[in-house]
Amino acid sequence: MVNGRTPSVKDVARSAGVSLGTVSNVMNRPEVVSPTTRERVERAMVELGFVRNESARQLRAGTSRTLAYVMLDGSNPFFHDVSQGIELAAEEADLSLFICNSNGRSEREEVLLDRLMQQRVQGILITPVNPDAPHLAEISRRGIPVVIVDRVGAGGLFCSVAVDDVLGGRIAVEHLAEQGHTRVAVVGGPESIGQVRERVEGARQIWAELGLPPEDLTYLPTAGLTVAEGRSAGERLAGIPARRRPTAAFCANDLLALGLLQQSIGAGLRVPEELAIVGFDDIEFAAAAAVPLTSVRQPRQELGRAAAQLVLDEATNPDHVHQQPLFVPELVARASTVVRSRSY
Amino acid sequence: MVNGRTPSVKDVARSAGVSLGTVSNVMNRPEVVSPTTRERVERAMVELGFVRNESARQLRAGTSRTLAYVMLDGSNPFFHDVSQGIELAAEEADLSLFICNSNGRSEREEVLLDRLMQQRVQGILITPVNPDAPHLAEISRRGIPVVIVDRVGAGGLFCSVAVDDVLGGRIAVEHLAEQGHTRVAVVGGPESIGQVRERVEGARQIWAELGLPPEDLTYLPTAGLTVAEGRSAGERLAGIPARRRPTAAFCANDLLALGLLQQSIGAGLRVPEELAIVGFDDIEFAAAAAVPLTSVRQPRQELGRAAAQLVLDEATNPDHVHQQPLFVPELVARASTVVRSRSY
DNA sequence: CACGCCGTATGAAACATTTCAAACATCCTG
DNA sequence: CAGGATGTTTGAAATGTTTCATACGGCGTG
Repeated sequence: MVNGRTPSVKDVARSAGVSLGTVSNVMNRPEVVSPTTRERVERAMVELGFVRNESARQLRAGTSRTLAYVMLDGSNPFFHDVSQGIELAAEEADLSLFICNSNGRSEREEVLLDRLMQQRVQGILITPVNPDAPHLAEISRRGIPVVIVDRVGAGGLFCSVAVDDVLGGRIAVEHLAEQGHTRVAVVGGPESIGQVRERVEGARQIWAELGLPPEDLTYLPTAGLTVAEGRSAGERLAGIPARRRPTAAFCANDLLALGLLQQSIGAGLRVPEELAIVGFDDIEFAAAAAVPLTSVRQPRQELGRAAAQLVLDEATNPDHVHQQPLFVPELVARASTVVRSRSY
Repeated sequence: MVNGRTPSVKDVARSAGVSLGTVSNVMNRPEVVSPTTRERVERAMVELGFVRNESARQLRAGTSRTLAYVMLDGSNPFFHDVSQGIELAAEEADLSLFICNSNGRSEREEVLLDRLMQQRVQGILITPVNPDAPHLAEISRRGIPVVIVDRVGAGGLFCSVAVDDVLGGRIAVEHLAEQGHTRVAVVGGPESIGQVRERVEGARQIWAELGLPPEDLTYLPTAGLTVAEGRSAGERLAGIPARRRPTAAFCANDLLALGLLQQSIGAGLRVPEELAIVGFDDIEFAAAAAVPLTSVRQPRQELGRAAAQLVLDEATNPDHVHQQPLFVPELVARASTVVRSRSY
C-alpha cells in the first residue's frame, strides 16, 4: 500500500512468512489452517491493507459473484421496487447486483447484455424490450441463466416471473362495473408492449362476459406509459361529449393514472364522483396521490425475489427445469373509485 | 462454444491460423494488422461466438471499465434522476455503471464499498450516509477516485458536486414570505442528515433577515424523508390551534411534501388557500401531484453528469485538483403555493 | 548485393488468484 | 520403532488477456 501498488497475496505471504497457498486458504477455507498461522496472516492482511482482487479470483474460479438486472424503464418506480426485491435475494446469496437500464431502447439493451456477457455474470434478470428477441435466446444457449421479469417468454425457453396481466385487466374493470359504471375508458399504449396488450385484453374479456356493449368500452391509445401521456389522455377524454363520456377509466399503469388524475382534477372534474380511475402496479405514489389511487397491485418485491431465486437455481442446480410462475394480481380499492371510502 | 467451454483468444487464434497476439491486436489496435488477416480473425470470432473475458482483460490491464454509484435511498426518485445523469456520462466514456443502494444504512454502505474495491472499479460516486466517515478517506488514499454527490465532503478531501442547500432553504421560505405568510412550518429530519440541517438553516437565516419573529417559524421534526413521515407531520400540524397554526410549510424534500399535501387535502384543508406547501428536489411526481407542488429544483441529471466528469478527470488526469462545484437551486412555483396560478 | 527500414506477426512474460497433488510434521498404534 | 493416520503447509500449474521485445519478409536505396 505504501509503495503505490495495492498489495497482493504474494505480499501478504511474504510479510506473514508463509506461502501463497496458505494465504489463499485463510480466505477460502479457514478451517484447514492452524489458528496461529491464520492469525498471523490475518494480521498481515490488515497491516498491508490487502484487498482481494476479484478479477483474478473470477478468472481462476471461472465464475463471478454478480447478478445483473436490466430494467425496462428507470423512471418508473415499479421497476425499482422489483430491483429492491432482487437485491434482497442477492444479498442473502452474497452476490453483487448490477443494475442497468435499457430505457426501452432495444439497441441499448443489446449493448448492455453484451457487456454483461463479457463480465461473465452468473445470471441475468431482464424485463426485455421484446422477450422474443434472438439475442436473449443466444445468451441462454451459452449457458448463462436468463430470467424474464414481468413478462412471460415465449416457448418456455427461459424461466420467467410475471403477474397475470389478463386477470389484472379483468379485476380492474370488474371492479368498475361493480361500482355501477357502464361507460368505461381503457387507457394505454403502445400496443407493442405486451403488458399493455394483455391488460387491455383482460378488460375486453370481462366486459364481454358481463354482457356490456363493446362500444361502451372506449380504448384511448397512448404513446407511452408516462404521467405526461396520462394528462394528454385526460384531455382527449374531456373532449368527449358529456352524454357519451366514460364515467370511469382503467389505465394500463399508475403513471398514466396519476397523469389522468391530475389533469381531470385540474379541469374541475370530481374524482371519483364524475370520473373514477383505476391504475395498475400500485406503486408507492399511487397511495400518496391527493386522491389515493385504486390500483391493481403486483407483488413487486416478491416478483424480484422470486426471479432471483430462479436464476440462482438455474445457475447452481443441475436438475433445474424452467418455470414460469404467474403471480395473482390483487385489487386495492382506494378513494379514486370508491366514494367517501376511508380505505388504505 | 460447441464443446461447452466458452472459446478464448487461443481458440480464435487456432481457428484463424494466427497467433494469440494477433487476435489481441485485432481487438485493441486494428490498425496494425493487415486487412486480410483482420478479416480472417473477425470471421473466426463470430464463427466461434467469441466473447472477450473482461476479468482477464482487467487483470492484465490493471484497470476496469466500470464506475459505481452508491445511492443513499433507492425509494427516492431524486437519486434515480441523478444516476441517470451519471449513466449518460458513463455511456459517453464507454464505461459501465454499477448502481448500488445503501438504503441509508452505514454498515451496508461499507459492505458495498468493500465489494467495489475488490472489483477495482475506476471510480466511486457516492451519496454517503456520512461524508466524514473514515472509510471514504481510506478508499481515496488508496488511489480510487471518490466523488461525493449531493453533499460537500469536509476538508476538501474529495471532489464533490452539490446544490447550495442553505440557499435552497432561503429561497423557499422567501417565496412563502412574499406570498404573505407570517407563520411558517419547517418540516424535516432527522437532523443527522446534512441536507436537512442546511435547508432548515437557510430557512432560519432568511426568516431572521426578514425581521420575522423566530417563534413564528415552527420546526416540525420527522424521523425520515418519506411520504409516510410527511403525512404524520400533517397530523401534527393539524393539531395546532387554528389561531397559531402555520399557514405554509416548507418541507425538506418532495416526498415529505407529497405526504403532507395528501394528508392535508384528506383532512379537508384547501391547498394553497389554507395551507401553502413548498417541497425540495422537484422530482417528477412533484409536478404530477393533484395540486402541483411548488418545489426547489435541483439540477438532478446535471448533478450526476458533473460528478461523473469529475471522477473521470481524477482517474485520468494527473494534474487533477479536487473541486467542489456548488449548483444554484431554483424555485419552481406551482399551484401549491400560488393561488389560481396556471403555472407549470 | 548489402543494408536498413517498414509493416506485420509472433511468443513469452506478466497480471493475482485458486486448486491440488505432494511434502512435511506430529502423533498414535501395534 | 516402524508404519500409518492425521493435520498443515507448500509450490507449481492454470485461468484468459495484453504487452513488448523480437523476428520475419519484402522493398527500396546506395
